[in-house]
Amino acid sequence: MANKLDTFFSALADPTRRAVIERLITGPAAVSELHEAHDMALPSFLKHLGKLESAGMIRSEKIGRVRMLHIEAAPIAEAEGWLKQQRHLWEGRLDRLSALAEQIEKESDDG
Amino acid sequence: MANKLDTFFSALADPTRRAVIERLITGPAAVSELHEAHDMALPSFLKHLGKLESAGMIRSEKIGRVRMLHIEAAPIAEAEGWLKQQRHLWEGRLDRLSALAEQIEKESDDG
DNA sequence: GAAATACTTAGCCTTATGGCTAACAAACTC
DNA sequence: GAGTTTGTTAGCCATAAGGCTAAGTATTTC
Repeated sequence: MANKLDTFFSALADPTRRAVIERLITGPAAVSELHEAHDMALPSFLKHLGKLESAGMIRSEKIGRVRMLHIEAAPIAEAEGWLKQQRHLWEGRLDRLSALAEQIEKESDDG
Repeated sequence: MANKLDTFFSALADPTRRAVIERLITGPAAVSELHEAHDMALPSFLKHLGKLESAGMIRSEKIGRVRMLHIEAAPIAEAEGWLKQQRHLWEGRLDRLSALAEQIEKESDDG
């Protein structure tokens, strides 16, 4: 996947991974602590963490035998930015359409 | 995929599909018109349109032999909403952390 | 230093994804 | 009504995704 947005959105397209993000928003946590909330084998869960990390959404640091995970806010803002831009373009278009509708109405009153 | 957000984010995780959204933001278009911009066979392209439609992000209407596509804004707002919420929780957490840091600093001045 | 803890790696399985070609169907156009 | 345009359907292929078990490694802990 070439694009950053590809990996961001694809990382968010899974409930397990969104749940991890939602948890990490409240503060750092260890792998095993995060894993407790999810009913799947550890290696499967690690794959999800791997995707979040390679999408740049989390960082990890190994301390002794424990790996601590932290969230990285920038990609969230970036993905949100794309959506916001699309929505603004969309709203702008609606505005132009309604302006056009008004103008047509006015012209038909004049004529 | 059970969740709405799953299908929304997964629909956005592909550059072809984001390009279609970006194009449709500017107004409705026919399948063949949209297809022109993408270097792939029509059936492949139709699969992308199918995903956008089943994610509820676009609507389509067949007029004669031409199928017209329109964008549906609600899902974009919904996905953006999730990201915004996460970002706000995150910023709230940073605020609490810096408040805590200030308090600790103040207490160490007092002590 | 043996045992327990906390990952980590390797490898397998099934289903989904994203691409293709070929053939079909419906609606204009001449 | 023959031909062209514009999808649509069916079916194939390769790779990625998301799950598993089993076995291995590195750190504590007792």
